[in-house]
Amino acid sequence: MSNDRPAGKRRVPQQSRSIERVERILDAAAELVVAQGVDALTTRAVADRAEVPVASLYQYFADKDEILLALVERDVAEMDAQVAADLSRLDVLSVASIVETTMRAFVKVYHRRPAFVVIWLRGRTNSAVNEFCRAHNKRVAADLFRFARDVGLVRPDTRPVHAELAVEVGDRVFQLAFETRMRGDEVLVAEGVELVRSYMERHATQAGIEGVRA
Amino acid sequence: MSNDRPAGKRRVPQQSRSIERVERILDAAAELVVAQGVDALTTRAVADRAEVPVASLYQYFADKDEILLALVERDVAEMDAQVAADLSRLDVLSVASIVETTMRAFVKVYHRRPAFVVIWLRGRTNSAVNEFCRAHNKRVAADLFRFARDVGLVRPDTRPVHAELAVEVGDRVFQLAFETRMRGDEVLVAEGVELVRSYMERHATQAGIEGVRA
Amino acid sequence: MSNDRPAGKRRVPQQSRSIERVERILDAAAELVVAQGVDALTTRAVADRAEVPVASLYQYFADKDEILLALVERDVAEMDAQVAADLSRLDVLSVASIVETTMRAFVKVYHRRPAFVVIWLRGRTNSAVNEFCRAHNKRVAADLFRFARDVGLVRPDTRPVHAELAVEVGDRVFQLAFETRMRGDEVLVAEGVELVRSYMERHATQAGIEGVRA
Amino acid sequence: MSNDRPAGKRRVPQQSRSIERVERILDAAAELVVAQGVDALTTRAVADRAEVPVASLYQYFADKDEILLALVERDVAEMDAQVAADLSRLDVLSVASIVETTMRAFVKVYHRRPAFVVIWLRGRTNSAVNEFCRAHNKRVAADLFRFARDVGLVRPDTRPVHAELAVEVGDRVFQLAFETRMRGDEVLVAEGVELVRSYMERHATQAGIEGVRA
DNA sequence: AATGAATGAGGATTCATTCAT
DNA sequence: TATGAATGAATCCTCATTCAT
Repeated sequence: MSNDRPAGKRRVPQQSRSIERVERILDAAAELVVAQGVDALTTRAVADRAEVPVASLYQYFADKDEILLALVERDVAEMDAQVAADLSRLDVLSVASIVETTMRAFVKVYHRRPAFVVIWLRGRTNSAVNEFCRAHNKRVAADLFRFARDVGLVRPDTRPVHAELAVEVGDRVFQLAFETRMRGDEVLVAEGVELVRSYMERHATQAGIEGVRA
Repeated sequence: MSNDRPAGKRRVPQQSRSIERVERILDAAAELVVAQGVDALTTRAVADRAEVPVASLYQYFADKDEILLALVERDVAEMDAQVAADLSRLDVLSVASIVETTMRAFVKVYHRRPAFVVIWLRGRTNSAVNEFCRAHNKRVAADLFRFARDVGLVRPDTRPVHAELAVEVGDRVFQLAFETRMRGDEVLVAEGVELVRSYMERHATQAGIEGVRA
Repeated sequence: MSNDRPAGKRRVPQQSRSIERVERILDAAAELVVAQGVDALTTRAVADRAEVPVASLYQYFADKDEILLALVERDVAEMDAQVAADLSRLDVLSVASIVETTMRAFVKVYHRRPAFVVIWLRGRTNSAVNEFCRAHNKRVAADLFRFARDVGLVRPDTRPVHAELAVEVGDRVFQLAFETRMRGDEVLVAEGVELVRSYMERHATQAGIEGVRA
Repeated sequence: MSNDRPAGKRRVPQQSRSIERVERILDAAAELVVAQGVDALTTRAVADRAEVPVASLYQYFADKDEILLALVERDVAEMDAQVAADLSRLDVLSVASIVETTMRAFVKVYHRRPAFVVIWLRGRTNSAVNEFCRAHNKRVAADLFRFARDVGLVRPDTRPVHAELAVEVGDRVFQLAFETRMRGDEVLVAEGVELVRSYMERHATQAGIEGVRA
């Protein structure tokens, strides 16, 4: 999967980061976000929880938003890995199996990373986070689209925008399913998978419907 | 369409409100929200723009959240009216025509009420607003569901939850389409209408597909 | 008992007061003070509880402090009446019987008038109230002193200031006894009676110690 | 004299305090309190007078009440020192000498620390201050009681509560004596010493009355 | 006499960020 | 590199009181 990152105002060089401390800060932030919501993520709260002086946060992050962003980046990387792994294990490739596998992979990570649920599915306040996740969605859509087209699952007139809509709608379904329940509403997720599948199958080839051996 | 409103902690009697001033405050709030986002809606900013002392805001609204809520209530009422009006003008009733008419009615109001776009589609911060709009979505779904079932457009085993998912997904599509563009992304809207239609048609009767005279 | 009142900034003529409403306001204020302390006595709280417009308070009282003062005046009048009644029923007059009877009369009223306990014994914030009660203490001391001297219970060299100290100390004992318990600490009260009695008996004549028929 | 302090919600570490600034803030608060009363102690007023930004107050104190409390702690420590010093200089130990020495030591500190007079003797509004001073009174009573009993000045059946009442009554006498005059009413103080002495002598042994060599 | 409406003045507290060391 | 200390700028909200009607 591709790995460009959106240009940021970053001031702090990557390599200068003391890995342990950064991890501790991110973990603290994640816990806070899960426990009290994105708004509770004040610099002091993070610093206190990570047992780090507030001023030290600025050694590793340009500003508060960057902490959130770093958190999301970490989780998004895991999401990509999960999707790649699960897709690689598929025996039969079809629009349905790809849609379902991908969406289920997302759900796995949402379960493992509750902070991601809170930041991304609930509080879309932070614009850096928004841009990053939006870009990620686009990348996922592009990757899946290329993959499906190369294998011949979708018709030649299918456009990237169709995949993008599918991914975004899937995303919104998750947003909905996780809005109140931290574990997600399984009925909604299942129905959402159906919805996205039936939308994408409108663009499928015969092979895309019936499936091909991987 | 039904019209109950959720009970609030309101301390300020409705009838005590001096209409002109309240309108001026709401307009000021709407302008601010459009110009600078939901977070810019500070009591001082609103008061300054409305040329009213800050303390006077509290004559009309119990707290800041109520201003946002009042704004949304105003727009939601307009949305209900638009949907009702447009549906009543339909010659042919079908799942497709109802879905499209309703979604297009929403878009009309989003165009007329940019503040609503910002508050509802973008910044879902305020919990009072969230509950109100969530309840409204439920109401819309229930109304449409009852309507479609009474006319015989959907099969008997269709459940309210299916209508709710359709409405919510439609809502998320709008969120997507209006995320960056104030006028909405027409391609996305059109595709979204298709998506919701095809989802609902899975529950449609023959009549629901072919349409019946109103 | 004498009945002068300290000069106030009063603007509202006594006779203009609509008795019922004033009583309702005072009752509301008393309830509030007992329930939530002197600080909770905001004009709005009183008005709401009395079901009277806030502005109307100013028909009857020059300002907020006057409400508190009026409350205290009402209770002090009752206190004077109680003391007078109880003293008049004494068969044997002595320093001890007068001290005990007077202090017990105070306690009776404190029990009947919890608002008085809160305002006077606890929150001595309000200066008008302070002056009034201080003046009242002086008056009580003067009355008792004159009474005891006329009956020959105290020696000729006893000075008014001695009675005043006795009354004030008694007052402080009550303050202490009622500080945490709304009903007062009976042990403290009893010990306080002893304390004041033994102090005053240092100024007593033989008759004052042994007692005389009333 | 014992010296534990009641646990607080303190968020601000003691050692982090820049001594000079804290002192300047406390001095400013003391001046304000003396000049305008406890109610004038607003954060802004203190900050202005100390020539410190309002936000900086919160570097040293968790909230406004803590400023008052810190002020009182400072003065109470001085009071303990004064009492200890003066008692240690006594040649003859008796109930009378202990009572008088202790009360006179209090008066000395009240003279040196007018802010303490205002905060503690006048405006007993702040509950943290109240609890602290109440606890201090108890501690003083306990210390004196133990001391007097160890030396054999009071009878074996004397209870701690008797010492507590004595201290509290003494406290109230001071309250009275300093209510209007910043320097205290000397006649009242003298009479109050007599009053407390005669109360405590009711519990004294022969030695307690006559005195013993220190 | 009564009151709905209006408001000036002020209240405590929080926060992200900077900077001297 | 690390950080204790400092702070400007805001934030929401309350309240006693007035005044036109």
